[in-house]
Formats: sequence, C-alpha cells, structure tokens
Amino acid sequence: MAKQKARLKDIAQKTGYGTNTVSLALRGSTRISAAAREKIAKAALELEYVPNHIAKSLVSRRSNTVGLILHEITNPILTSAAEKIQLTLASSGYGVLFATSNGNFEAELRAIEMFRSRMVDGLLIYPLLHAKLDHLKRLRQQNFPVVMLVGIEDSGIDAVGIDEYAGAYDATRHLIEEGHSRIGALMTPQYQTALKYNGYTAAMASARSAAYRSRYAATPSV
Amino acid sequence: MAKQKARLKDIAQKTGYGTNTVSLALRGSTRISAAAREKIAKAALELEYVPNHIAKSLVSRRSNTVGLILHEITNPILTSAAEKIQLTLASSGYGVLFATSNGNFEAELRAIEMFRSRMVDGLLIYPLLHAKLDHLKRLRQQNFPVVMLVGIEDSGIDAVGIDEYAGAYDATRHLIEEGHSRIGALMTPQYQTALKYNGYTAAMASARSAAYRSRYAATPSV
DNA sequence: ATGAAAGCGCTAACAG
DNA sequence: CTGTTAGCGCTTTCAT
Repeated sequence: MAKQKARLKDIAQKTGYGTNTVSLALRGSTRISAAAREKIAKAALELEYVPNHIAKSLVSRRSNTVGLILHEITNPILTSAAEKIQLTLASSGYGVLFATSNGNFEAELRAIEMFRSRMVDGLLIYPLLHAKLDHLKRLRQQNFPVVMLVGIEDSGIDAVGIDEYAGAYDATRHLIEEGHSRIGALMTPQYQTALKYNGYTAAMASARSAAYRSRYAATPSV
Repeated sequence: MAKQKARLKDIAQKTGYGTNTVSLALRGSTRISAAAREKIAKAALELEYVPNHIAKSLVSRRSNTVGLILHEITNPILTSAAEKIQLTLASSGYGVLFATSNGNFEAELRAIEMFRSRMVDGLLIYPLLHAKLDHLKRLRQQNFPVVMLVGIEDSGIDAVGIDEYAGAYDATRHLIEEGHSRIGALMTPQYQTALKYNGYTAAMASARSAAYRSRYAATPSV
C-alpha cells in the first residue's frame, strides 16, 4: 500500500473544513455549498488525493470487488469471457480479483478462501468439472453469492452457460441457408458435445423436411 | 461483502479471551499459551471465522494485492504469463486485481486509478505500446512500484522482458544440434523480430564457422 | 451548511 | 501470558 499521500483529513486541514464535510463534498453531496465543494475539489487535486477504498470498504461492508476463478486460462473462450466480465464490472465500479486453480482442487479452495478474506462481494467461477461442488454449495448455504460460468445439472448453484443445442442448431442453419447441403459434424464424447449434436441433427432434420416440402411445391410430381 | 459472520470479538467472547489474544493466537504467536491457542482455533473453526483482510490492510497499510493490467487478453503468451504471475503471487499470499485496457488508453488510466484507490502494493502492466508512458512515469515519481511486462527503451521504468536475441539464438542452436542445416526464419517487420533475426543469424554464423573448422579437422585437405 | 464523535474489524503499543 | 487503549481512513448519526 505505497504510502497514501493525502487523506481526507489533510484536505480538511488545508481547506479549513471538517473531514466529513470534505467526504460529502467529494462525493458531490448538495448538502455542501457549491463554493465549498469547488474549493475542496481543487485542494484534492493539488494534493493528488486518492480515496482509500479499503477504509471505505471497512465501513460500508462491501468491497465492490468480485472474485473470478478460472480452472484454466489457455482456453480463449474463457479468457475472452473474462475480459468481458472485467470490462462490464469495471463500468459499474467493481474490481475483479482473479485466480487460476490450475487444474488443482486445493488451489481452487485456497483461492476461494483468499477471496473471502478479501471480502469479495461475490464469486464467479469456472470450477474443475470433475470436482465435487460441495464447497460451492456450502458458500451458498452461508448465503454467499456464487455463480458458475458453466451449467452443471442439479447443482443448486446459479450458473450462466452456453446453450449448446441452440448454438449448434443456429450454426447448422446458417450453413444450410448459405446453400450447403452436405454438412458433417465432428464430435468428441462429452456431455456438451451431445447437446451440440442434438442441435445439429435437429437443424438437419428440419432442413430435410423443408426440402421435401419444397420439392413437391416447386416440381409437382405427375 | 456478504456479511461477515464471526469477528475476532465474537470468538473472544466465546472463549473468554481478549480480542488481541485471539488475534495473536490465530496468527500462531508463541506468546499465547498452547492451551489458549488450541481453544481459540477450535472456536474459530466452529464460528466459521474468516479473517477480514480489509481491516488488516487498513492498519498494516498494505493490501497484499497487486494490480495486473493487460492491454489484450487474446495473446496466449500474455495469458499464460498472467497465470504464472497469479500462481506465484498467490503462493506468497498476494492477490491480484486484474484489468484489461482493451486497447483503450482511457481504460488503462481508469484501471490504474481504481487499483490505486484499492491500495494495491504495486502494478504489473503490459501497456499499450504506442501510448505515452507519462502516466507510468508519474507513478514512479510518486514512488509507486510499477513494472512493465515488456521492455521499452529509456522509459526509466522497471521492466521484465524477453531476451529476443538469446531466445532465437538458442532455438536455432537447438535445431543445429539436432543435425539440421537448412534452417529458415520467417520474420515480420518489427523491432522484436529484428532482435530475433540477429540471434538467428548469429547462431547460423557460429555453426558455419564450426563446420568450417571441423571440416579441416576431420578431413584434412591434402 | 458544517462540525463532533462513534465505529467498521483488526493490529500494535503498553500495561500488568 | 493476557487485557486495555489507540488508531488505520472513512462514513454516518446526531448536533449545531
């Protein structure tokens, strides 16, 4: 915490006001005269005042910070999601504490513990898929906000996820609409993939029946 | 800051000790009797006590947190560096606040400001290369620890970087030692690439002269 | 419109 | 070995 140069008190002394007046003024309260607000803002600038969010957190009991845990960082879709998350949160004044569990469950637990002691307001996590979710459920029971970045069935934990079925369906439709008809799908034996496969087959099936109907419409058989 | 359930004071009441005794005990001070330490540890566990790092930071004046700013997150070498950084820092008890500047200088400035108000102990940054470095220099002048993740000449700011020359040299040597002799290099017109090119040519040159010498040694000419 | 005082949860002197 | 008192920087009643 590279020594804070100026505190509320310093600018209070410099301007002759009380610390609370300064606090209010800096936050733009109209309870303070415009003249005072201006004078105070000027002094703050001169002293290069940087508000101490730590102190503010202690009293407000919210850190305005969320924890983000990714179990791997090599996945570009995850990192780009992380970027979006950070940017969005930043625009609302939230900071993000970040950690990788590096495929290690113990590391995930330590990261969570560390985030909690840093009083994060909530946790965003892409957990190790094979790990038990008990630790997350426990957090939920303690009424601690947790949302997973991947949907896991019946976990009882909030999650945002990818609609694998719709994604595959739309992608397949797109190809079909571009005029392609021989469309294959490369799959791996995973749950998410199965969902994608269903989307793919559904799109193919609907295309076939559409083609069937149009054939009879366009070139009526004798 | 999802309401903290138990505070030092709570476990103090439950055990009958004073808060400072509890504080010391929890930190394993030998100034506290083993019996007391054990009793206190047990109570802390029962109350699911989570230390409030925020309060600790306020008094210790160090957040044990560093800020990490990357101007892009799509670059896998950057993200894997970020992972290493986070893991290393975590093992020393440090947290990392993360932000992307998203190629936007203003965003970089805002991120820095936010980190400062969150009292980060230092800043790790991969800045926008074309941006002026004045803001970082100013931080240095205020004696705020900053290190860049890319070396920029004469910036006066600490930096860790890649030894492009040595890397290319070693890679080329490696191929040579594996017996290859026709080694090409694909380059783009950038400063870093030029350094790599020099490493490559140096390795090639030394291999040629070595081959020259060995030819005369192994098959002396008549 | 502004000031005084209390307190957030914790650590750090001093006492005993 | 353990308790008491301050105080970190800020916000928040409650006065004035």
